[in-house]
Amino acid sequence: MTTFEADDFTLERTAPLTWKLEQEAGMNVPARVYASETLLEEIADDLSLEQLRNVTHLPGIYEPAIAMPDAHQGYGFPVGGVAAIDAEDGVISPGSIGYDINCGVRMLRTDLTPEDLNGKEEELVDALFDAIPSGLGAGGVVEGTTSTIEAVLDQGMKWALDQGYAVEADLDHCEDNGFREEADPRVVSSEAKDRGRKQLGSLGSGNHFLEVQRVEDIYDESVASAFGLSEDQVVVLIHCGSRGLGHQVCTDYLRKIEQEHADLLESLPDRELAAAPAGSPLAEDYYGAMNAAINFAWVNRQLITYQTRRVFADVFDRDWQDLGMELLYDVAHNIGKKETHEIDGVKRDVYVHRKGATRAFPPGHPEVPEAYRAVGQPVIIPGSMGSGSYVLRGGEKSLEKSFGSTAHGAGRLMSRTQAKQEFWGEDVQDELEAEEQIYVRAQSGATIAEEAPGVYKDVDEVVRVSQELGIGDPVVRTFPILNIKG
DNA sequence: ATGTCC
Repeated sequence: MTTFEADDFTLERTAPLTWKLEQEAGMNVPARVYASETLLEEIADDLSLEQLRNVTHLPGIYEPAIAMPDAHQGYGFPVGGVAAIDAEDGVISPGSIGYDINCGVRMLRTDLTPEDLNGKEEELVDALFDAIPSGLGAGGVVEGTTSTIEAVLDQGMKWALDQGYAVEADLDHCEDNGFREEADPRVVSSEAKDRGRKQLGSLGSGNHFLEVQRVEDIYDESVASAFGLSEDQVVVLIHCGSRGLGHQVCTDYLRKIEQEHADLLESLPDRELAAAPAGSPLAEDYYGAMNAAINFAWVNRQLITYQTRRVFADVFDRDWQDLGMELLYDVAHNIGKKETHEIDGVKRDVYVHRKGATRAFPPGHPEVPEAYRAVGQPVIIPGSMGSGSYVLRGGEKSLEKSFGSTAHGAGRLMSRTQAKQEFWGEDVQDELEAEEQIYVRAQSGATIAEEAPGVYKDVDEVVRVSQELGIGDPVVRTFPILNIKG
């Protein structure tokens, strides 16, 4: 039996790339880490394992609490974590979904090749940077009224379709069709709505970005073809979330839950895991508000898509349909959802908390869009600015091993503070341009330093783990051409 | 992640 010893933890390797943290006093279930030894060492380097162990204390959690190969510490609950908790007898925990509700990624196809961009990279990166608000306090593509925001929260991408910012196919190619019916705008505070009103169509800051990339490697020709991807194709990756609105929803409900369910909080090892009992009024209200924030984030990414299509049409003097700029798929990385999973042979309704984890439904799953159903759900895993990204398809084993989930990115190796001590933004930017011909535009040099390629784990290794476990199989790998960020 | 503190 192979064991892994960290400061306060002993994990046993129970299967390849699978590490078990035994159930001890206070834990309701064992925990599991999916990682290679190298990645596990990196994961053990911050508070991830402690946070993972804490998660097992949540009432109603099913075995196991999971950390993905890209896990790193987060607010209470590791980023790169999955917890399935009984939707009747368990709890819902905002910190286990995250502050940036429906932070996620989408990929747009194009019919362009890198040669078509030759010599136009700087024009394109500047035009995108100009057209898409990024950074803190930059405004949005549209400024709405309160009733605009309420329609967005209520209808998600259906609002974008009605307003002419989206086409039907955009909705078809979005997780949950870009719309959560359980959304309830009435339980979103006016403060949250007011923040969202000015940020509708904005990238934000931190690790959020828009990147134009080329498809570099193909691992599965037939799935790639089903996804409409081929070698040397130019694609666009958009990574952002629900901005201040989602953040405010999380803040509002954490405060309310801490007060209203103080007794439950007392029984938990970390107050950042504050949770509302399933079925309680606060659990219902939070679920309605979280779903509304999820809808907001989809519209946010759609408005950025709308602007991206306009910029490409302008730069290449062809309309976006002619450029083949269809939405490949849009996946959420930070969400909670009531799903039915077969657990120990019994179908259970659970709140699946995915925080820095991607839904990865296998071939044949009814929730995979028809166009992709035979091959599995597209899963988009962004790497760092310098390392490219992956498109995967949901793996055959994802339902059995990870509640239908896989990793979401490279995962940080160090804190933002540490990153700024190790890197200087302008140097990183100059190096990427000189050595890799990657053109980066950012509102702040500090953000580039915080997001330097060296700040991240090895995305290739993360994807290799996902593939070997059978929870998500690589289809193509992309490489950056240009990147805009906050 | 985030009008990086109520």
